[in-house]
Amino acid sequence: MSHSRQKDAAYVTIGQVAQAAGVSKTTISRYISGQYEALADSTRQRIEETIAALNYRPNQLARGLKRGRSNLIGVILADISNPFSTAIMRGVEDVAKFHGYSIVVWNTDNDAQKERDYIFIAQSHKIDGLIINTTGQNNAFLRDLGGQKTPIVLVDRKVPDLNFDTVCTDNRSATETALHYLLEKEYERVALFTEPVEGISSRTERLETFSRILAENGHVSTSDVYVVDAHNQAHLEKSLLQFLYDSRGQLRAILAGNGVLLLKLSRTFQRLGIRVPESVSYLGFDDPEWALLVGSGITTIAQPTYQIGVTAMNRIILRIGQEDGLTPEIVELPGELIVRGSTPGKMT
Amino acid sequence: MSHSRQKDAAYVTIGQVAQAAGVSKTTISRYISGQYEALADSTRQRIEETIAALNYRPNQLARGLKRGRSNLIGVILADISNPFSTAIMRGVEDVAKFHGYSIVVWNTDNDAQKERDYIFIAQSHKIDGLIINTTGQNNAFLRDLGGQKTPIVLVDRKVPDLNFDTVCTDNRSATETALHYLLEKEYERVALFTEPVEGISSRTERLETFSRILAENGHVSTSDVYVVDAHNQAHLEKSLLQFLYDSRGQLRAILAGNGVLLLKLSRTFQRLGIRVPESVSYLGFDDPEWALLVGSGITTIAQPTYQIGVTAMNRIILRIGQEDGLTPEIVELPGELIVRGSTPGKMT
DNA sequence: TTGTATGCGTTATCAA
DNA sequence: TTGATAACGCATACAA
Repeated sequence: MSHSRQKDAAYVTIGQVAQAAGVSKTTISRYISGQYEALADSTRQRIEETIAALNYRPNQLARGLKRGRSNLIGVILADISNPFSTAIMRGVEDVAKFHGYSIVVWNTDNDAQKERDYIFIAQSHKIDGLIINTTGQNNAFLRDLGGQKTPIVLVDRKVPDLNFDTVCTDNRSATETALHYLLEKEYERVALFTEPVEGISSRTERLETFSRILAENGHVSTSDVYVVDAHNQAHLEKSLLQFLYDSRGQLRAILAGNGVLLLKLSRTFQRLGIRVPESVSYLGFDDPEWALLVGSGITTIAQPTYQIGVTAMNRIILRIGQEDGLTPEIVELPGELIVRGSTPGKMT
Repeated sequence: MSHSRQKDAAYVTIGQVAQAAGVSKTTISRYISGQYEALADSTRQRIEETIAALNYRPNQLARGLKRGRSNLIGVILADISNPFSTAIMRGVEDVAKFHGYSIVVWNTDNDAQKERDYIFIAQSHKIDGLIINTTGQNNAFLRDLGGQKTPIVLVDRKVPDLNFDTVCTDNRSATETALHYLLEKEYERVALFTEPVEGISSRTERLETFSRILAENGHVSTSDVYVVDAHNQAHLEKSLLQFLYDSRGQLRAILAGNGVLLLKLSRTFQRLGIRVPESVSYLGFDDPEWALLVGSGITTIAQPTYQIGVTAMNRIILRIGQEDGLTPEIVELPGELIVRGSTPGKMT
């Protein structure tokens, strides 16, 4: 009696609909599940009207409990602020929506403990699938998960020795393309600026390919790899100056390992008054919206982010229902080199 | 028999834990709910060990069904790609996590129909609270929702005549600050570039304040408001050229209504070879990470996005549990003018 | 074509 | 301090 009629209206259940429509709960349930072939046209119509009139919405909690699935897909991101992650999310969401799933997101801030916590929470919500952009520091933990039945798909980062579906950029090819482009442009010295690579396959692959291609082409300066903390401005500056000094007099370029570093490098050039491309050329992974605004545009290696999300979610859909089997697959989608003014090569 | 022991292990229930620990389900339930004062130390310890051994995770679906709450908070965004939205999400998530809630996100792409669909879906999942960055085209629909008990908080955009908790930037003050700054810098002519304002309070308020302040200061050119479609490059260019022609010979500035327009304007200046700030000055709402990279930096009006998220979620927490009452409140958080090189004023 | 009865995993009520 | 039992809202097996 303490609640208004208005508020009680928010709690319409299948029983009330049944009563109002003059049929049993089972019949309503059949309607909800779309089993129209088992319903008389007249009943169906009556139910339709009753549901609309009462504004009834089936309780997903009850439904999920009974059917053993929640219609929820979990997405665990290392960094939700990164446009790279949001683009993936969009892809995931579009497919999820199409199949009637909603998305629960968790942000780990690249913290392995948080990642573990969130995986537990995801499980307790009985999510029907999980997409993880892993920190790369819970491999043993993830291995255990593999045995369970909830479909898991890794995005952007592979986990070695683990049989998980994985969707990522073809980092080796992309790096190769970028370096060959630079070599053709007759750069004499190329540096790689990357964040720490441990456990993060995308970074590792870029680093390895970088070293390999340079070695294959007679560039012996493997020392031109700078592992930096993107949030340590001083260290970044020091590394940059080091490279500029080491390569003085040579035609040189810097490859930024991701979008964050590309931003930080741009900022550092600006602060130190280093002229691009006259003094140094640069390019980088990711293709942030502002890349074409800086100077005469920054050359980038765009990643198929949206497509990664779409592919990952499609894989989840495929696994759902599929009782057993389906061998884990690693899908590598091609990146794209977008040439702009920051890497003109030898100027005549 | 068709499943491995491993897989069955994923489905530990409270009953199995009870059996293994030699107590009743009720006792386990008490442990889960943290009612330690009703448990003997010895039992408590035994339960603790059993849960760890079996790797038990309470089923949130069952829990939610029984308790009438899901531990889920819904967030409906008009555009998840916009960094503005992600920043809000971060704020929401931090607070949500602290209180044991997880976040379900939906992206409406500024589509009113999608917004309605998602609100229904959110309700069916029995979310414990809903945060909406509304498209502004479902006001009647939202009004109905107000009567129900699920706490709803609007972010960024107010809905007139509706009593909802709302958290947004203080757009009037922010716009005022920006314009006073421009007037002090002796700009003779100022234009506003905005996306369509219908139903979107933030844009409306910026527009109104723009007109008011200019009028108060003897600028009669109310015609200097350009309503543009951010995705129509041709129209944007035309509007820009129109303004530049109209204001030829005057010291002039353009105020971009949001981050998207700021980007498009920057791009257009670049394409048309228009020199900033020599030929025209500009500044804009939002403070995207690249604002300081373009030219000698773009003057911006930063919005307290993270804080908006935090405040909105705190409000939800406050309302949850609170049986009735709590008058809806509109919280306007201050923006901040960040002066950079794009608006130097009269150069001597 | 429709209905009855049972149970999903948990919590709340009551009793011991 | 602990337990038996009913109930949350729905879907399913079986019966009619």
